[in-house]
Amino acid sequence: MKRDKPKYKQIVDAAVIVIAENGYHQAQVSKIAKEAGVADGTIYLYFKNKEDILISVFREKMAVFAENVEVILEKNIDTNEKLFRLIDNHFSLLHEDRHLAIVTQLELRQSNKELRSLINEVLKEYLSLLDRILKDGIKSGELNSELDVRLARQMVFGTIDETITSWVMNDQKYDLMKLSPEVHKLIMKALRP
Amino acid sequence: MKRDKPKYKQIVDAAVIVIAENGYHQAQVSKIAKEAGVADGTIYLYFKNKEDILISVFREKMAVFAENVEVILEKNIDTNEKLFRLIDNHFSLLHEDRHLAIVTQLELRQSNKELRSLINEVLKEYLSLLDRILKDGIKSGELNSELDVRLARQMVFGTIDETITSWVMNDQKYDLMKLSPEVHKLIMKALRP
Amino acid sequence: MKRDKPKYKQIVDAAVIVIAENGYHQAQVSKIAKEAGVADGTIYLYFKNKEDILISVFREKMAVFAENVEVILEKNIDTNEKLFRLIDNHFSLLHEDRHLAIVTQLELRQSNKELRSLINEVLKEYLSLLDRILKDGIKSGELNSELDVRLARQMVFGTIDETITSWVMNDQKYDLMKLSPEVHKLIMKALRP
Amino acid sequence: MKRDKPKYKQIVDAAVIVIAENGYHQAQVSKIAKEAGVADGTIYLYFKNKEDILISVFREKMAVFAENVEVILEKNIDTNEKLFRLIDNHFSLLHEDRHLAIVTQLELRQSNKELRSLINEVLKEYLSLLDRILKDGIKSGELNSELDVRLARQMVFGTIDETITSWVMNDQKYDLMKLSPEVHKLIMKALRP
DNA sequence: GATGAATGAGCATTCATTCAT
DNA sequence: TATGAATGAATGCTCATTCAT
Repeated sequence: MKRDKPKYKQIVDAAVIVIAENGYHQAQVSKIAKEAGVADGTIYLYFKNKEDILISVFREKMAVFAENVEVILEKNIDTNEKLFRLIDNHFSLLHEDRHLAIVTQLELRQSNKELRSLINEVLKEYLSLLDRILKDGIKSGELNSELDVRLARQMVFGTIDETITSWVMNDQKYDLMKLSPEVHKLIMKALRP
Repeated sequence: MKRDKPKYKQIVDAAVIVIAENGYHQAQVSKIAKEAGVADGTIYLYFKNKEDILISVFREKMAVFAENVEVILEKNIDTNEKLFRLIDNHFSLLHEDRHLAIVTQLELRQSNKELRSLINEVLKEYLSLLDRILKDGIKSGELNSELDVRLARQMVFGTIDETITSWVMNDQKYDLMKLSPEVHKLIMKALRP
Repeated sequence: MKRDKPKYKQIVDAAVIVIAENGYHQAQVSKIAKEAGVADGTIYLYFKNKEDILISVFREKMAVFAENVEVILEKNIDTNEKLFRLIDNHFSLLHEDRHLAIVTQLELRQSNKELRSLINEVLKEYLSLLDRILKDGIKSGELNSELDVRLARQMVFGTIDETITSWVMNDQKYDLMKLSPEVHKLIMKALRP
Repeated sequence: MKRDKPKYKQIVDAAVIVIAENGYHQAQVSKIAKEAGVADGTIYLYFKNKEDILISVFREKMAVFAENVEVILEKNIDTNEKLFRLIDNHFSLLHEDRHLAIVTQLELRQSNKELRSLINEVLKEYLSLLDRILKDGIKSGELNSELDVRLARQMVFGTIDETITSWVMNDQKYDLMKLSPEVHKLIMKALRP
């Protein structure tokens, strides 16, 4: 509801900043409101409750990941290139928004089972796009025909996720973007026929 | 301190059970005390605070993982076999203790930054053993000489971790042990020269 | 102020419905506004604040009770008949408006001391008419000359009130109107010389 | 639970004072705790929640009313005397505890439907004792055989209640105890054969 | 060593009221 | 007149930790 209004975006963006800077458990609604420049009560004109803010953060931000991958899927390029762009896109989006990287890799994982279950719903859409790339690649012979798709997807996502989490936990000290070709190479080696 | 006394172990084991059955946020100190059969105050004779209980859980349990891998390292077997045994050991220990699997893959990740940072300290010992296997394998020519060890380790651990987390989130419905040969095969394909 | 404008009545009537259907503590200004078909802010063009709405509800509705009793007082009938008509009128008005019965007997009593004190001001007018009937009856010898008027009035009103409250709390299951002759008989027995 | 411990009584007594002096809606848990000389959290060792404190206040205090009436019932005295003692006891207990009088006659009536429904459960016990006196009196011929017991009870209780409420709302200015013989006389006149 | 009663800081949410349009 | 988006004060309850016994 009211997701188009500017205040909706203001609050979502404020939430990312507050969570990144204070941690999940210190991200009080009043802090988010202050960061967004609105009154506490205004939050509740746009969100049902605090959990609704957090799931919205994830939904709004992950939407960009998925949208980009959808564009990649439609491009007339080979599987090798698609996987590179998916990895590069994933790295790039989090590299460009350091706050968001902290939130997705560390803070939002502290949420309770219900919230994480909602987050997983959102994540599934993204993972199913990855599955499509893998299935297409197997079909066309670009990837190993003996691959278990679920397992392959867990390797791709697990590697990406672990790489980014390590980068975040090392205070984003090194250049994440430089890693994408190597990560891609390693992954392709595992998946190739 | 006092880590040998039977009550220390009682409390650690009780913590695993209580966290697995109630979730991280519903694992109150009083519940752990009750499960351990001691008074609330007794907990504080053996642990500095609640965080100390949780990090102890991780330390005590991960010790078994590392001990097993140390044994593997000393065996006169090739890198391929070492990696298989590491993966199989990791899967096996969590397959055999469903409570522990829930705690390490889901619940303990809800803890705050400080606790997770302590957990990572413990994890590092385990990961450095993995690093040793990888380095030895590169040296002996069994693994690809161009490998970035950190990246390779992130792929191995990320894939293992993501696979187990998926299994736990699917309520441990399927047989995790059956996956270790396939996971091993996929990983070896990526690492081989 | 502005008590003649149609919206004033609209809002008062809406308040009775909203309070009866939702209870005193769930009768938010916004609900009353919605029921009345006006904007929240419009309420404040006709009423000083929320309390002013509630006291107005009582004032407007009790006015009918008092008007009817004034007509009864002017009639050329004996005290016995006057008291019967007062009781019967009281029962009848609440019997015919189930929402109003709930509001006066249950919901409005949950208001705070200040509001109830204002409500008592309104009630006093009604009770002074009852006092007049009693005084006239004593003077003419129809009622016991030793009666303490205040006490007699408390008995009459207390009995009426308790009877109606019981009826409302029993979900208005039985026929309230059938009780008025009996209540009248009992009261007259106490008041007669 | 723990109703015998001194702190239970301390808190109940503190609640009566705080509600009487501040009003129902201004009787915060923290105020009650302060008045009782305990920490806020201690309240919750003895009571489930705030509502539980309030219903306990009513239950504990009304118990005395009922106990006294039970003693009266067993005495070898006529119905006339029993009713006098019931009325006198009711007046007396509230006359002696001005705080309690304010709480029962004014403040507790502002509570919500659920609480009042619980209060009514407690009240029913008291009213059933009154019913017993009335039934016995009818049986023995001391009271009018044509009486409807429910109606008679509503008159007795309604008159008592209205008399005390008036006294409280007039700031307990006059001597309530002086009214009991008169109230008794008036009620008996109505009930006698 | 062991107990468990007592402590008290900390926070999401509601809703009467305002005021720019 | 009429609107309705925005405001912000106010509070019950939990639970890690302490300490007298």
